[in-house]
Amino acid sequence: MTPRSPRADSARNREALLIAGAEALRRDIDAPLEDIAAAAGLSRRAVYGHFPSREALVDAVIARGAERIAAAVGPLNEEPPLEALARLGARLWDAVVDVHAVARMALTSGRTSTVAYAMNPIRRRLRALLSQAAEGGLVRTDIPVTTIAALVERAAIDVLEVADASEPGCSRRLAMTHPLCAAGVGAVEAARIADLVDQTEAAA
Amino acid sequence: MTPRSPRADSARNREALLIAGAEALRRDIDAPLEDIAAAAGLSRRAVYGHFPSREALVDAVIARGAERIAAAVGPLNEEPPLEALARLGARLWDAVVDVHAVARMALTSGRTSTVAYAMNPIRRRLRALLSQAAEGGLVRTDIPVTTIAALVERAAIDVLEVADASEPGCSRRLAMTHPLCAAGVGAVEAARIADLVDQTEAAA
DNA sequence: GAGAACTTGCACACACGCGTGCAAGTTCTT
DNA sequence: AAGAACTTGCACGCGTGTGTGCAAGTTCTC
Repeated sequence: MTPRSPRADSARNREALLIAGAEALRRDIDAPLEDIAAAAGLSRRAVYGHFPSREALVDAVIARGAERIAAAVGPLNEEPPLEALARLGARLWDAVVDVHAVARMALTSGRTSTVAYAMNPIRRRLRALLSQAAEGGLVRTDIPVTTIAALVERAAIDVLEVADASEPGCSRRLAMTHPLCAAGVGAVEAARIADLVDQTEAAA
Repeated sequence: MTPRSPRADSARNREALLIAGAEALRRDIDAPLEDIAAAAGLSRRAVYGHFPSREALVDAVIARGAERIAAAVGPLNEEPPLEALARLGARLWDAVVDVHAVARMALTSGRTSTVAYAMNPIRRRLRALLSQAAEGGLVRTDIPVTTIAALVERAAIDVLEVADASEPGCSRRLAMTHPLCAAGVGAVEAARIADLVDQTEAAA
């Protein structure tokens, strides 16, 4: 009565589709299904054996990315806001490959439910960290916290986009320092904080 | 023998197409020709009386934007690099409406000849200002100047994107301060520089 | 007002991308 | 080995957007 579980290679193919999809959609959100399928080593027709529509595939890709983001952020221990902010950047960076598309979509296109839902906790936390930092005068106070938050979000994305171009060595560090700078923290202070976070990161 | 000059209303319509095109393409680079024509108060068919193809229209829109950018930057008097940088941001901001689409295209899509050509002088100047500033230790020196330049470019765009959301009052100021922050200048220092530029701007 | 310039609306051909049906394969599973 | 699961390739129909031709307007210019 119970239907037999799906074949092993089918699961592999589905996986390949999600990976190829993330990669292709990262470059072009309108990438044709044909290309995604080809990148996954499948025919366009076969995709419909795994997803009912192109949109369903895209949603699945996004959902997976969102999932990883949430996991990456995870528990953020109690610490001063700027350190927390830097750590958030570092964590996000570590999940970067899977996250890239999602993060961009979340900001640029007004993507529907999935992304917004998954990103909201991070947004909230970012907002909280920033207003806490603003109270302490640790970040710029000449503009509303809301604006700072928007700029910091984009700064995080910018690091991702720029990363490929420059050598990848300093990218993870940039993921910590640049959002801080975008919030108005001076470069040397940002570097100091990054060092601090790096140390505690190494300890764990 | 000499063909009579084009009709006056035709020129007006062409103009309307360029304006509507800039507006429509700013929102969606793939906006259908039909929409652009309608926004300009014309039929889709009429467009082909002014431009041989959709792409030609897009190119014309971009070319005009690039032109305005170049004009906006214009002569940048001799002054310390950070002041110059802030002024550059302010000038760009003043040309924002026409420039928005072009600036984004220049960075995101690897748009063909036109944009790259028009943007290059600005890029070059930005590069020069930043390396000059880096030598003086005025900006962060822990990453290559090339990377800083890329991040500052994006920071400038980010201000444009975020501007609509927040109140427009502080946007122009953000156009000066945020790129500075992205370069590693602390918020208070950035504000000081912006004030300085504002004063000399008012004097002129 | 006459004629040219411009616009319109319709027609069509073309290209691209999605979603589906079906027959003929290939590959896993038991 | 047998059968189910999965994939393939081809066939469509559908929708959308571009570029073109042409006849019938409308609007400017002289």
